Amino acid sequence: MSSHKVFPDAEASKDVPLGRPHLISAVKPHWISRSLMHVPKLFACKNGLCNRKCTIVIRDEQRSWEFRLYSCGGSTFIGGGWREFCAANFLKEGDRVMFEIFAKAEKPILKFYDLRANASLQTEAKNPDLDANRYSTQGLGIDTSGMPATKARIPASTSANANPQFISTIRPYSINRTFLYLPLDFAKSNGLMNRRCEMILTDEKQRSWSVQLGPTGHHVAITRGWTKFVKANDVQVGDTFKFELINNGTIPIAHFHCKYSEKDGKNERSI
DNA sequence: TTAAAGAACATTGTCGCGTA
DNA sequence: TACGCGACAATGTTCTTTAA
Repeated sequence: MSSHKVFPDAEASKDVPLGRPHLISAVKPHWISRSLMHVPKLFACKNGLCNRKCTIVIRDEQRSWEFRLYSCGGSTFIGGGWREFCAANFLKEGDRVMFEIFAKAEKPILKFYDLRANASLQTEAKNPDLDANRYSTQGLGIDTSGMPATKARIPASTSANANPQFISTIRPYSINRTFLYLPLDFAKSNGLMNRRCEMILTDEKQRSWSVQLGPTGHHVAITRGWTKFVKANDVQVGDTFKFELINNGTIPIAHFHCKYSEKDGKNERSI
């Protein structure tokens, strides 16, 4: 294929470079209503986006967003944060936009062009609150897809940990409600109370899992990603576990001992 | 055949109440 | 006051159906 092939629904556009494959389309109603974007099959296949399930980045001149790319029934979709993207760019039905293939690597990158007449003005007026969620594609290099990573790359910083571990039992709600509360004493002593961040959990098979740490109601809990961890490690109600904070840096890293027993910890102090 | 849309289900986030 | 837990809404994912 030509390196600058234009895909269905496409038309020439001024003010944007067309050196790479790109897709021009009008915003469809279901892009808004269903919080996902349908990627035309031809475009997806020609650019290695079909039959993939991975993270994809869309960026413009100033910001970038991370989405989930997935395929279903021969179709390819971009979801996971799509609603936020539409809101941040004030996209509505009928607006014309263009996506240019910027990279096809493990994490594909698309460059977003707003083809509306007043695009430049709207770029200047982007919502500052949403802008706060901007992240750099030159980030920490940790797989945030929620799937097990072979090895987490660990930030260097470590803070003093007053109580870097605790032992507890899996409660029914931890399975049913898909989150794991952290004891407040533990959270406080490790400075986790008001943090909302990614955390890396390692299991006994030395696999790493990206999970979300954040406040839930009156507590601090592991939310997103906990379900996958539970399934992969066959965590069940009544299981005793030890949660050990290994690194309390920018991205905290903790080791989760499943099926923990007193024999395992006879030389360790439970909190 | 493919894109678009509908629908169902899963997951996640938040709030609030009861209890120790 | 911390913790356990239920309720519910919002959002995300996948499957199915329909229309062009």
